[in-house]
Amino acid sequence: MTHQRQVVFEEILKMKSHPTADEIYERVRKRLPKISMGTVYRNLEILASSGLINKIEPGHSQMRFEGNVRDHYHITCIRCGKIEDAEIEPLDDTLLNLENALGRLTKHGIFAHKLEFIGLCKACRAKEGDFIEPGEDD
Amino acid sequence: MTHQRQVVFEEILKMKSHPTADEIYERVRKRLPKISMGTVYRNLEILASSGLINKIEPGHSQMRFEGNVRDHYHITCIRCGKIEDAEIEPLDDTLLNLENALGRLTKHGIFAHKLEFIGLCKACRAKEGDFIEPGEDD
DNA sequence: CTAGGTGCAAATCATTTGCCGGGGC
DNA sequence: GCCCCGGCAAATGATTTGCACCTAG
Repeated sequence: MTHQRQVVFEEILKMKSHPTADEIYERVRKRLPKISMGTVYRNLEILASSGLINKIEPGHSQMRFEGNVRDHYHITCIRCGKIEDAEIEPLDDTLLNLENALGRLTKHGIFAHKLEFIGLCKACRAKEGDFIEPGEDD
Repeated sequence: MTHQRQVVFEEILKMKSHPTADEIYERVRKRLPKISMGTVYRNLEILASSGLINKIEPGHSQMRFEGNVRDHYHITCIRCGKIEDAEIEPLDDTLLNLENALGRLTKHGIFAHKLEFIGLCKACRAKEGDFIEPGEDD
């Protein structure tokens, strides 16, 4: 754990949100003005693969990271791309049961799932009168 | 619906799998040797937004497309990236109940979810004796 | 004629990598 | 000295876009 890596790690923990690599870069740069994007990416990769942080790959757009490595789901805002945590418990049991019932778990080597909720964050909801949610047409 | 668009559409329907843009491009090029990647992308975008095909954005790597627009889930192979359909029904009810029970559905504008199973496809399982699944350590 | 669609090539954007120099052991 | 790491800049790879042309209505 080098100094740079430590700072990257600390900043992610401090942010509590789900920042993109360049948001992290900006933060870190305030403490280490000479750090480069390459270093940030390298360290994010290392931190993620050692399990200290979590790398989130939302459909499309860039990766995001978080300090919360507990197993949980996310809510992604279609509008601004912000990610929030969804406070529901992991569905492993529900899904395992479903998969087992279908006899598929043994056929496929399934050992994980990713569940992502799609919606609008509070800020974007507030701004929106004009937004038509898909499938909301009454 | 131009000729090129029609061909792109037809090839996707024929493929039944979950091809990437360049797999589609290769196929289409056999019928329209002069077509360009740009055109393929443009038409994939148009077909997807008109609902004729489905654009899949698996975490990381490139986008994939499918002709099956019915609501369903996918199983992504970590090894080769191939996508298969998961034959379980959409969990809307389960998830709506969970979200409602938590009183969150009203706070967040959630109107969709994406569930992706992570595993190994049959081909990759066959090749693997050496692969250690995360969390499989008995 | 007009608009949209195409082919081509160049641009974009996030991410990765090569290279070299430096610090710790 | 050896190695890992960081800074920098250039490379990569998927996707997008600008532009000029063309073709159908």
